[in-house]
Amino acid sequence: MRVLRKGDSQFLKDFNRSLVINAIHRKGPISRNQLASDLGLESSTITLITRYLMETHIIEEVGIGDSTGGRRPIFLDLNPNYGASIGVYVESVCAHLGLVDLKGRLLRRERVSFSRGSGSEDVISAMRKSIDKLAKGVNLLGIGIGISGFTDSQNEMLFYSPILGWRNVNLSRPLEREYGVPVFVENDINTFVLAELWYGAGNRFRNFICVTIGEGIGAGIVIDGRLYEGATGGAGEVGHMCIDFNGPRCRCGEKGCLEVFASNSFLLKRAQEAILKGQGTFKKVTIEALQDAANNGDEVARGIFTEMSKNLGIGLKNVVNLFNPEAIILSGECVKAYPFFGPILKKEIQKHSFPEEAKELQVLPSEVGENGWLLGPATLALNPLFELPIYRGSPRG
Amino acid sequence: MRVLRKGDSQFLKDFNRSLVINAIHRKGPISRNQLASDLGLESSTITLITRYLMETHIIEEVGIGDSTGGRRPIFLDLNPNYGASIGVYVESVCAHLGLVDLKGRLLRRERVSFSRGSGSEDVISAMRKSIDKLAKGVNLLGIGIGISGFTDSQNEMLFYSPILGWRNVNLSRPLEREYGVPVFVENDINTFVLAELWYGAGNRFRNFICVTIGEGIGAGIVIDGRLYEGATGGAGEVGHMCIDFNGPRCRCGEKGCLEVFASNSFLLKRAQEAILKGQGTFKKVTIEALQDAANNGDEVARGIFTEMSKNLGIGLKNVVNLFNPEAIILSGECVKAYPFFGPILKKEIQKHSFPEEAKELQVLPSEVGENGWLLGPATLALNPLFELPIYRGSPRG
DNA sequence: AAATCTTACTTGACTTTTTGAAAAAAGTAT
DNA sequence: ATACTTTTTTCAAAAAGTCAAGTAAGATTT
Repeated sequence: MRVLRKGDSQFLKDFNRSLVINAIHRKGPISRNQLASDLGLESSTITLITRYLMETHIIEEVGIGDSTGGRRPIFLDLNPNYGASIGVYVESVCAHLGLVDLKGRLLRRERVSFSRGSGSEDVISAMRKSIDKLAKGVNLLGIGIGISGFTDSQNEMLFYSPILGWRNVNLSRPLEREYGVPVFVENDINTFVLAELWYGAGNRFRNFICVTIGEGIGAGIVIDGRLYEGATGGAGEVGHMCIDFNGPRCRCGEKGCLEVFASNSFLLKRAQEAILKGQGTFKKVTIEALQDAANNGDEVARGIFTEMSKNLGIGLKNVVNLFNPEAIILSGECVKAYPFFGPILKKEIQKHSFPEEAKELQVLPSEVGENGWLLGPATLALNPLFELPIYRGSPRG
Repeated sequence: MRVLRKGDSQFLKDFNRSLVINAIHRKGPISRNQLASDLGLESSTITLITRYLMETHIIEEVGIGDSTGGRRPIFLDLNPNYGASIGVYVESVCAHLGLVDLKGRLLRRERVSFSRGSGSEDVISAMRKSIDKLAKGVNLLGIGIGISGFTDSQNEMLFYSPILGWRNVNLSRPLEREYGVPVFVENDINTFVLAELWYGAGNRFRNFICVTIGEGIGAGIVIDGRLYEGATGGAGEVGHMCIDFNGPRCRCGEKGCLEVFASNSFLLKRAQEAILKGQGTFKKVTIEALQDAANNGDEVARGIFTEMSKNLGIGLKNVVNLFNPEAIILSGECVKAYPFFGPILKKEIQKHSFPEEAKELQVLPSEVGENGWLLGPATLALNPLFELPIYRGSPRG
């Protein structure tokens, strides 16, 4: 349970430093004077704080701006060489790893394979070489792991991962011991949302939902500019929302789950049916073939996307009614067909929801794209640097 | 948009005062020494802060505790006579008003009627006398209004209220002018949740959903100990969640909304059918008659509640999958039959949800009961006293 | 009953942090 | 060259919390 800190001079210092770091993070490059007027702090205070941050090399002077009639401003920005974190995205038979710097740039990437059914130790062993390679020559600040499943609120334990079959695994501790940096574990969809929050839509929206369409459907929730994980890290499980309690059975055993009506599996099933009937211009049963066809005007492919949009519209109407978000952001492979089905989906959601909820709602494709699966976990490890230090103790001992 | 304050000495003072007030609010009566050790502040600091709070009469010394081997502690608590707020609950043809003190006690109540179709000015006029009566002799701190509909994030405007037919009404300004205190407007379900958060389940849960079953179904959402209102104040609209997209049409025009399958209307419809068929021991088509019968073992009445529980279970499974709350709290007239249908509902929710989400989930009846409809709006007006002062500007000019 | 220990609370010199005014630095405009 | 602007830095002052010592008021021991 998070407990508030007491307010002493240390707190004051930490709080203002955090204000400055976050302002530079969001608005940098930025001058000291601009920081002072944005934050309401005196310029003398900004001098002291930025001096400290420059001594620790978190920020650096990056150039000189144009004069507006007086001394030219010195721009400050985060120092990307201060350090970097490694983001890991674990899938069923492979893991992707990426080195991400303070400015959110994906510097290098690695990929390791492992056999289906591997235990967590095997997977960690398999990743060692890649981590060493990525971490070489950089100040490693932390490691973040995105993985399908349920995690604890400390981002330490993985309670259960269906695709890997792991239960109650502490992925964090062994890596923390080995590399001496904090290691965080989080549901993969949630890490993706973090990427979107930091490097995508986050600048414009403080409350949004990010829906990822893949084999199934998942959603991540941002409330008040923070990732909402739920009591046991399971928030956003939108795929098995029931939209037809007499409907067809889902692989989960329940009836009428949303992902029966809207997912890659749904698209592929419909594509298969169409090909068997000799309809459509697409030949292969792949998402790519289907969306190429739709984007090229194939009416059959478009019909399939339209059907999915209608189904998804019902599910997302439920989400909109519950969360009343500012925006819904869509990600997943099939989002390449977004130019075609996006407007249909938006219309469907608005048709079914209350005008008060949906009037201002924006429906957008993901802005970070596939990189989000690596940026997200890496961001997780950078998060503590930017969090408002109003709670007791560091994020993790 | 809320912007963080700068950290100066004023901030430090406000922050620590807030810590102390909140600690006293939650744990009072409490000694200075206990406050110091709970908050981590020095006892000398507590002396200074509590001295100030006593001078302003927000807190008072309320007694002396037992010695544990030394000087006996002096207990401090909120001073209920410091002030009180008025909570207003507006229904379709009447409004209930209640005076609530700092300790959450409902001191006096009033009720005013108005004719169906009245405008907001008429209703405000009708309430004047009651407000004067309630406010007489007390330091009025504010007024809070709970009303079915959509409100803005400043709690000032009512965008739309279906039951009253009002659109874009500023309920707050005329009362603020007249009484010189801040006036807040909020969706009635949300105010009820506030009451539950402050005086009910709030002590035990930081993330919960409060579901109110009436004519329809509504829900209020608490995340991280704060009411979540959504982008346009419409979060928690669970009543028109679609659980059967081919199902019967709802009064809203959509198909298969949850409230078609679980609401007072549903119960009454089923009761009516049973009476026509000559089934059941209940004679009247009222919720009360039905729940009395169920509590007395009438199998027909129990069957109706069981059917509703199964339907509600599907809807709440969707909610649990999305929010992963620690608890679901049920309120509404029919909750008197909770001892009978509560366990059934809980089992249904758990049957349909992921074990990781539902394992620890608690399902409970409301702890504040009907008083919540007055306590909640009043709480809204007291809220600013207790909010952490980390944002710029006071809650409202 | 007196002396000693404990716990609760208060006081005042001290530390830390931000402030605000003044100065320095580095420009532009006339 | 001179005056004016804008950005950044310097340093004494102000404000809040801390720390150590002291007071208050009771329990326990001798």
